[in-house]
Amino acid sequence: MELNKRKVDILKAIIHSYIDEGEAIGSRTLSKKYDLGISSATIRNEMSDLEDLGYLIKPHTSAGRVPSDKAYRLYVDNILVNKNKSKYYKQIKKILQEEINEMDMFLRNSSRILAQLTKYTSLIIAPQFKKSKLKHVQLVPVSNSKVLIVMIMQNNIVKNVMLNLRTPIPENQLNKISNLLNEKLTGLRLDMIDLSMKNRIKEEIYSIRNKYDQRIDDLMKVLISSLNEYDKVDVYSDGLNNMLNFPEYNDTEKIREFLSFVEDKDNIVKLLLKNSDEDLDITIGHENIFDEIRKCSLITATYKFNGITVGKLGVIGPTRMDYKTAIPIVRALSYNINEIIEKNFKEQNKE
Amino acid sequence: MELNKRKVDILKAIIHSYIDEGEAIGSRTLSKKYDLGISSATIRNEMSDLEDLGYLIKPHTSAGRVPSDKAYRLYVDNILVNKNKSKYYKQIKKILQEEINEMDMFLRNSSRILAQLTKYTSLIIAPQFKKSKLKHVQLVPVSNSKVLIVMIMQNNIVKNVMLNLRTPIPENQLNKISNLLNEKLTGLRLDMIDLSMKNRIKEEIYSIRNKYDQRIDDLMKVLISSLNEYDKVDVYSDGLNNMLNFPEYNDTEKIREFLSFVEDKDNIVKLLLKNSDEDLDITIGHENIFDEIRKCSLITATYKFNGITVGKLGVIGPTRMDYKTAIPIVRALSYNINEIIEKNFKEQNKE
DNA sequence: CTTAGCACTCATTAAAGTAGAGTGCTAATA
DNA sequence: TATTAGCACTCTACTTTAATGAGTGCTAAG
Repeated sequence: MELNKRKVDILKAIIHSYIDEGEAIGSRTLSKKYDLGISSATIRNEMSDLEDLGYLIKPHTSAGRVPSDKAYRLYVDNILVNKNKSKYYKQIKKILQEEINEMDMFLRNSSRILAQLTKYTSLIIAPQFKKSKLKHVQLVPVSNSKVLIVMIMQNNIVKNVMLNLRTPIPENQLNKISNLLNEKLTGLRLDMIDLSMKNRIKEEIYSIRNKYDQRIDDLMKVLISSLNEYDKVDVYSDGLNNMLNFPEYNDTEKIREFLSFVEDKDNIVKLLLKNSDEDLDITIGHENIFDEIRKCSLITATYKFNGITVGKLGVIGPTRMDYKTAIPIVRALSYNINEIIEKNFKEQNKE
Repeated sequence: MELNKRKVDILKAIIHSYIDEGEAIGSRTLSKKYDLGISSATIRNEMSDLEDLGYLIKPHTSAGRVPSDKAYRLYVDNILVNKNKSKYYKQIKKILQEEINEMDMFLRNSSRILAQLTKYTSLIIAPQFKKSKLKHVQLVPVSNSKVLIVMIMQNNIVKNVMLNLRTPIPENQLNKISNLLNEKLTGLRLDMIDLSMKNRIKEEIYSIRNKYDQRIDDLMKVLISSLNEYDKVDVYSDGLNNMLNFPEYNDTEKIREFLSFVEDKDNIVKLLLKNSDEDLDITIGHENIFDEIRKCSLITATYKFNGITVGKLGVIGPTRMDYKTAIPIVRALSYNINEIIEKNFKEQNKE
């Protein structure tokens, strides 16, 4: 059986209706609501075909029909073609345009805006530290037994690691070690420091070690291991309560399922990172890897720094989400974040 | 009318029953459930009195009675006397005992534990930067136009501020300025640097300024203003979905109200900070300053560093919350946080 | 191929009836 | 005098029943 234009038109009408109303629609109502130029009986026949083809689902015998995930997939793939900057691009740019110095605040705002514009739940993952190169390391004395390692990445994101030392290190030695570390580590990505690389650095350090006090032994061990440790990923989310607007969530049990899923940041990290690294990606219903959100769709986009994907953002909502507006909004925000990160956090080499 | 022992006993039974069941209870059921040694008719008379006194409320004519906020207040004030360390103290200590280097992770864990133990929604405010004294300042070069100010507080909490400079500063000058700043600012609390103090420092800096390049003018201006800026307060929350277990929240509208309130971190900050600075404080129902949680109770505790309150934690739940177990848990966690902060983040002077 | 007509289905809503828990009053009891 | 048993009455929550309406699939005519 072919999916001719008429079938596609009917399917589209059903999808639009269902996105709007959230309720199954039947042939008669459809013929009255949309001017399709054919009678309800004809629509009835076509809908029957569409059901056989797997694009429509009957919730029960006499309740009209509802689009399947397959239908959404068809629909989404159709409207995804437009990669232009939408009107949302400028709108978001305007809202975000304040001076942005602090990543945390910036992403928090972005997350809020995304939730407000889409009316869904927004998710953002902060730039992944590992993916950016190290620009500068500085050791700052804190106390006898503590040294703060300040690492500045090429995108000017700062990471602090507090070191507990068994034996104190004099301040003048700290500076020397800082210089040494800078020399050895600058320009490396943290995920590049493993096995061979790690050993090479270790050896080089050890070969210079006897110039210095034994105490740097301590230091190097902790430093390298802390560089290698799995990065804590910061997650931002907003608009949880937006989900409550949808009739599919007026059941406490459903809300609990969604809420406890999204409240666990680990889930969000897995969700966003396991998703493909396409510029824009949409996961519909059953395509999701987590059972808890098999009734949800996820629109994600990436943002980059120096051409490398360093973070992700997206919205999650019911499968009948308004893809037509949500997709451009996610895309527009990703463009904006890209630009702002390039502009505000970009490398301005001193050399 | 007196509130004799029998009335108190009956009231207590009603409160316990309502905390357990969440449903209004009448004289007959009460007499069967609790062994009060008097007939339902007598209980009926006493309950009538308790209603006149404002301790009980009738949801409707024949539905039994429910404790009023006034009743909870009486009840809570009665059980608050025990300030001992409960069994929860050791339990929490055991869970938290891993090495704690990073404040963020530590508080996130604490928040999770608090929600899990109490079965309510937990709220924690990170240590307020302003309340701690400055221990060390370090300027780290980032690029031509950017300098990172790393401030280490006496509790070893680190704060970073990125500075945008109009004109670059050579690295050797940065070190000199670092030293100067350390000399001038160390030992001051950030909220002590205002007006007179701020001016005094400014003048001192200005008087030394001509020893250095004009560019420190830029630097000082931004530094002082950033020291003075209102602190972004980090908030941790967990167990939102715990609220869904309570029948009072099986109405979507109620959930939305609660959720959108708690999702806004500003609200939580206001809620916790406007609350008194008592070691332990309980706000019941209408006593809350926000309409959205007039049906909730809030148990908060403080945690201190060097005797000064630097943060707060607490749980929020329905007014019929299980005060008897929630209070000791909150208290136990606050004791633990206190100790861990004192131990892990305490001053270990090098001098 | 399209459409009108018709019998049938099923969820949702409204109305009516019932059971259960509670109250308040009165009169008897210790 | 305080306590209790008894009773009429109230009100919610639940169940049952009936009505409504949107939808389907089939058949036969245009």
